[in-house]
Amino acid sequence: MGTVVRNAEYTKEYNRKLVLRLLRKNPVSRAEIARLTGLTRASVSLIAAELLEEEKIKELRPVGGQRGRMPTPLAICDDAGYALGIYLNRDGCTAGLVNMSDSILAQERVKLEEGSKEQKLEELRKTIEKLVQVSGVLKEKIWGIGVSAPGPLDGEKGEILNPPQFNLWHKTPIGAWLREKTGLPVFLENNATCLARYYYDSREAQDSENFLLLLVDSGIGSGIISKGKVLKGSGYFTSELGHISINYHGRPCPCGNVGCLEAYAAIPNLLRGTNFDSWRQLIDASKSDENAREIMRKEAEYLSAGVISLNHIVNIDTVILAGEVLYGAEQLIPLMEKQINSQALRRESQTVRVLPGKKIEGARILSASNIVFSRGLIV
Amino acid sequence: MGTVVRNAEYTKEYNRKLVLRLLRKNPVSRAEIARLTGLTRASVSLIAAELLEEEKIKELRPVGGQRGRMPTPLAICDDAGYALGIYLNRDGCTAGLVNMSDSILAQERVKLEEGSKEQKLEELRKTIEKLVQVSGVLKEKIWGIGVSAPGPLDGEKGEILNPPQFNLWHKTPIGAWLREKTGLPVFLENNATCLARYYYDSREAQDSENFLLLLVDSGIGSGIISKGKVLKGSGYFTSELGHISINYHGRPCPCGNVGCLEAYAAIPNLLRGTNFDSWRQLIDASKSDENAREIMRKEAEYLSAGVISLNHIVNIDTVILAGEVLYGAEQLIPLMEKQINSQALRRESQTVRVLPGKKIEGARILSASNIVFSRGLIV
DNA sequence: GGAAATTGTCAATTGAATTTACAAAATAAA
DNA sequence: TTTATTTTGTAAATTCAATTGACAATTTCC
Repeated sequence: MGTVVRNAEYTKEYNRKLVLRLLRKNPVSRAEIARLTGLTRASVSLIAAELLEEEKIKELRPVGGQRGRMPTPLAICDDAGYALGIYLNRDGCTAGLVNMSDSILAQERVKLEEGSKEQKLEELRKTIEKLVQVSGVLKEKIWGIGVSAPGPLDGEKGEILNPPQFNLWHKTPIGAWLREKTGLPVFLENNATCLARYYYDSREAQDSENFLLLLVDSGIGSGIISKGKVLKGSGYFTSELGHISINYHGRPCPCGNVGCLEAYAAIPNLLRGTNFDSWRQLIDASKSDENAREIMRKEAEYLSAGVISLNHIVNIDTVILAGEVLYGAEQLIPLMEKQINSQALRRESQTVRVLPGKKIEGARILSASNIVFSRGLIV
Repeated sequence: MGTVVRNAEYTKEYNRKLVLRLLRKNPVSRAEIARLTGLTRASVSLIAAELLEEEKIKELRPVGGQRGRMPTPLAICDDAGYALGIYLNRDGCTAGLVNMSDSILAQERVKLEEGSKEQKLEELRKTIEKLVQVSGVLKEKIWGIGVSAPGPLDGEKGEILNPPQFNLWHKTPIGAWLREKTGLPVFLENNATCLARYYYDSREAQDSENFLLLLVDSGIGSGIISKGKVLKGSGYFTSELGHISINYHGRPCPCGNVGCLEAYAAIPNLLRGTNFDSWRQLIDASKSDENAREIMRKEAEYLSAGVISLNHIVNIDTVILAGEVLYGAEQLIPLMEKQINSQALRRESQTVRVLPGKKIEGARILSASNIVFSRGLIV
């Protein structure tokens, strides 16, 4: 049973977070908040007064425009809260401390080249300590630690499972460990999901409410936002599009399955046995080399097959590409759009768009730390 | 924006529905409701008093057992509400009127063999009228109409899209139509999802909170319950497992995609070009015929491939089989369990179970009408 | 028979949003 | 320039639902 009743306490917390969530994006006046949320102006005034008192928000200079008294925009205080972001991938680890306005106050590249798992975890702890010290932020104001790591992982348990070529972190209960060492809440999600959420929260996703973020590098990652929420089954990993099978009699994958999308479409696997060493090289060659174009067409075919299958389980209207394949995406994207829209079950009036993900400065740390604020403001 | 504030009105409605939802399964005392929901005993008393006054619930004879004053079980009144259930599939249509305790008060087979779409819709309307008249139920007490139909369909818009071999109902806005003709709210979902929800609500799903209902007949249907909720992307159809591809270079499917699970594993497609006309015949033959066994093994392989891919997008712990394949399922199930658990990404400690769905008397009407109560009790 | 536990109710209280009214501030219109 | 209109934000009184804390009634355990 949900054991979730609704009472005055819940109501207040919910509405407070509703207001904070709204203000985190950009300044909004009391009256506008009332209109957007459905609360009365009086209620918003009360909530705002409390948040002002707590110095979580501040008033900006009133600005006019339309008739009537000038509205006073309310804005989140930069120091209303802080979050640590840790980004792990096969190349290494970056960590940073971020304020509520998405400014990175301090960041560090964590050296993890050698040593045991325990030593690496210890290295991580030291880095976090250093970040807090350097930035001078009060530990009480840090809402938590967001960890972005390759999947599969168990977000609820805070445990990295067994991502391919990531052996050292296999079966690492990084959530429990960090929580114990720092006393802070830890949120673990896979790289692609973090990025998807960040794109959504920053309204970079072209207003799509149902999109797939497809991260194509040395592996294939995916994150799904459906109706503004991260799609999550329960329990362990989810949305591992890289490990759905596009051929039940196909190539074996280290994950144990057969014909995984990743076994075909991850860049190293795509290029194995060809004359090309990198995606960039392939794209550059494709201007004059029919063989290169053929390989690129294959990539579009693989990725489209995965997207179509996904689309038949959870409808999406937009695919956002990220990772190495962004280079030369203006060639790849039309191929994918064409195949997806000709083969996917869909309403005639609705097509699936494929878009290149915008480059974002500091995306790794920001997308990792963003989980903390994003989840912290959900009741 | 959510435009969903929380206030006293919301709070009350939520808690009332919480109590009703609980009581719909079986009688529970006030004190027990308090423990299960987290409300105080006093609050539950107040809510119960109102529901008693409205004759939505009733008190049963107190029964003892443990120490202390005997608790008075509260039970839903059979006539607290009614729902119409309409079940559509390729063989025809059944409709029924059901009370809140899942008793079918009246039912009708709807003749739809001939005539235009308009004539069939009209036939449907007449049937509904008849059901209401025959049962003598007050129309004000009918909460709505639940329609269970083959997918793909758009539940939000209440529109059947283009299920294969179901041409007459293609692009039918059955929701809007029924709503207009009857004035009742209409809930449309696909057959497998309805059944999944019904299994879940009746606690037939072996207490699984994340399961896939896999309906294998002349088509392949699927419904996913995740954390007790129906998995829904937004917009149009969802969880059409029958149309995910298990082979990107495979058989073309009428849906437009290539290598769809349904193209391989729907019974008629599986048996095409073999000596067998029906699943039953195949199973009967398999006792002595190696060729029949081989075909069955293929079926297990196809279905498992689909389940594995699904599992990599939304984790499930249980698969419940339904449809024709239930015959002889004691042979099919171990094959599937073995393949799924050896190939799917999963935590070592967790295995996916495959179970035969229990036969339920009147399942078609009950699963269709159940949507009405189930959705009507969510805030 | 008395102690302990349990259920259900009651009256008073709390706490949140709402209602209603109004002052202040800006633009538009006369 | 003056007046009307619109809009914002606040304040006091009100409403409404759940909670608190006390208590009677009832049952089993010792």
